[in-house]
Amino acid sequence: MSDSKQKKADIVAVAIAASVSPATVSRFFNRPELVRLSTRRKIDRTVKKLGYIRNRAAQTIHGIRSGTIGLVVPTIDNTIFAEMIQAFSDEVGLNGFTILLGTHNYNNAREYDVLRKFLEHRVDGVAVVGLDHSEEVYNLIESQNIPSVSLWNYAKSSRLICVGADNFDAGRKIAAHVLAQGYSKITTLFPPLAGNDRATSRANGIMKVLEEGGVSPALADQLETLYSISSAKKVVIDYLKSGSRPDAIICCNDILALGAVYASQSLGLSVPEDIAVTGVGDFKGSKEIEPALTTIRIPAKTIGALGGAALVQSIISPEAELENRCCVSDLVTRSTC
Amino acid sequence: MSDSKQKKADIVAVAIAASVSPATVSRFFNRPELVRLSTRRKIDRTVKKLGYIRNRAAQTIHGIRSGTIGLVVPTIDNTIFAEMIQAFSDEVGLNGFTILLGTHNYNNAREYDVLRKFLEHRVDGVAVVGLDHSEEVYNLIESQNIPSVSLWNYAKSSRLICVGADNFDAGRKIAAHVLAQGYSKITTLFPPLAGNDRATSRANGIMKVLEEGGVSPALADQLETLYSISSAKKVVIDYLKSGSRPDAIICCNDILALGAVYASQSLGLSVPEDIAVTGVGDFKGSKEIEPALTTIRIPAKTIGALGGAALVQSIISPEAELENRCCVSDLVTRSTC
DNA sequence: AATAGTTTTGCAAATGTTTTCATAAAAAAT
DNA sequence: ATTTTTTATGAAAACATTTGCAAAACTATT
Repeated sequence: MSDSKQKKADIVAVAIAASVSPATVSRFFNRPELVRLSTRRKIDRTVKKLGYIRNRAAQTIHGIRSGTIGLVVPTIDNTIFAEMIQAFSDEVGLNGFTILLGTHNYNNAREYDVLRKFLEHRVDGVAVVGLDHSEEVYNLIESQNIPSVSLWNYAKSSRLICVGADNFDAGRKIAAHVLAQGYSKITTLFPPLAGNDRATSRANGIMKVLEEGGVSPALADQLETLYSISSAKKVVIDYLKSGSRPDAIICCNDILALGAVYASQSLGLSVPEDIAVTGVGDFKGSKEIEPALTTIRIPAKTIGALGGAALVQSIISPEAELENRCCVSDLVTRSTC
Repeated sequence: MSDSKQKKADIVAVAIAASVSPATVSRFFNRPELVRLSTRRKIDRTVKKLGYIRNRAAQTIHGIRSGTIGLVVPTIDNTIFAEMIQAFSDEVGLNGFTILLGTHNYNNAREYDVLRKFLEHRVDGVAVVGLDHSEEVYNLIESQNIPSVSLWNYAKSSRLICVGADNFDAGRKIAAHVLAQGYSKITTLFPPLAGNDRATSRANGIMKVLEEGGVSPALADQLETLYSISSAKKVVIDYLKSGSRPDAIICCNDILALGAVYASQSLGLSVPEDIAVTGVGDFKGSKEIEPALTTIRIPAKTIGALGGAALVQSIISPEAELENRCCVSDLVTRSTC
């Protein structure tokens, strides 16, 4: 089985077997129109026979593009990023690019390391999530001046080209909706905000509107939880068990909102009659849950696809100046509020 | 800003600037203990000053490992795979490997293309999902004889080394549990089985047990749905609306089960009093949903981590013969059945 | 049949590293 | 102060490919 006898075929092995020069084989792959049909056929047969596979590493050192794009996300293991990664990958795949994927788990130092490794692999471009990066990360990207794009969060003046949603605005929209429905005893549920500009923007938007509406929650009614359904559920259960009874819980994203809905249900409270709940994101499943979740739709797929397209664009035609892109996030009114 | 003036530093630029030879700079990176401390410091300074980043492509050409692993999954955009990818990526990252990620969306022909592209990049190993691949895919892997591993499904005698769960057994377990609870009017809910050996094995396990129990569902009670909560929910709603009232719905995985639970709830039926529902997988969130889902735990994280470890192992020490690995899948009894 | 023009091909240099081997420098032993 | 041993460095070949240039092989034109 493991007949690692015949050392792997390289371009000169093919050339010899097909009795042409390596140069011709190279052209066969890169500019086939330059080689005569009969020669082409001959080479084609030989390539198949020898099972030759081109070595992109050897091309890359000639300054040819590597055909890879580095994508660094906080974590894959999260509906929202998964959707975005998929769309991003599909989009760049259309142009023949393959993605190198890395995660930093919300650790800025790790992000630098991952990025650096990507650069060693000579990726043709990099995509990162969010606008909040260490100075070293920015320096690295800028000093190597490699095409780059920031996904997910939008800001008018960002240091990197960005494609994303206006999270501050999303926060405002959902809070405004809650107030418009007449709720006034509000509790908020946020993840830790440090190093997470997306959540921070949203939280700011939410708090701003609550303040303007004169219904800022007391500190005790500002809950914090890790980013997971189970943690959110636990936090909310504890909170409700302690006797607090808000009208509405505004959650920073759908995952937390799901936790809040389940928490209420598990205590026999009904949503939205006893407590209203809102999310942000409109993840897969938020529409189907009973009762269906009222949320703000952040178009993860669109962001991924647009971001991928933008990056490919700037790799292929570096002269084209890209613009920041703000993807609209709309209120989706369903049953939980 | 885009001062693409100074062409990127290479190893000889560093060597000249530090007035040493390229060989020494190379050693500085690969065998630092071979170079004198003072020289090391000198080179270190120069590297920083010039912003030099090593070119792995140029190393790879020397037969040195590329430090990349190709991972091909059907889709990222799916809790279960996302979890596995994350664990896999973390595990191989520990050993300095970066992953190239590709998806084929359950299209076998695409899988070949993705794999082939990975091989052009000279990945050090490849991981695929499931045991059901085109002959071309198997040939490609075998002819290049590159370290490989199949994730997710386990079978005693598989053509590739596999790390996964015994899905047939998982199917049997959940069906047995349902019967043991006394349910007998059973409906099944499966995704399309073609080209999906994981789901097929599970379905077979389930059907086997039902048959043995003498409660095989009629054809009209074998539902099929696309792999999504929304599709599953719709299918089940239509089914229930048509007047069917099974005791229990056995679903091929948790996503479908969630759809079934929501469908029942949306029609005012309560789970499990009116209808029991079971899943397979124990995805994130299955524990938190109200009522919590009874399911079979398929340890995605474990599979990802173990699979990654196995692949790394076989890259680093090719002589070590790996064994197939079956990850246990346990019944998790919760509230829906 | 000879010439001019065009298309195909091959040679050889180049790409950015690593690595073997030899030599120079430093340290240790006399 | 020599000689021996050890350690640190450099020169050059190697890796798998691309590419500019020139030569060879065809075609078309006369």
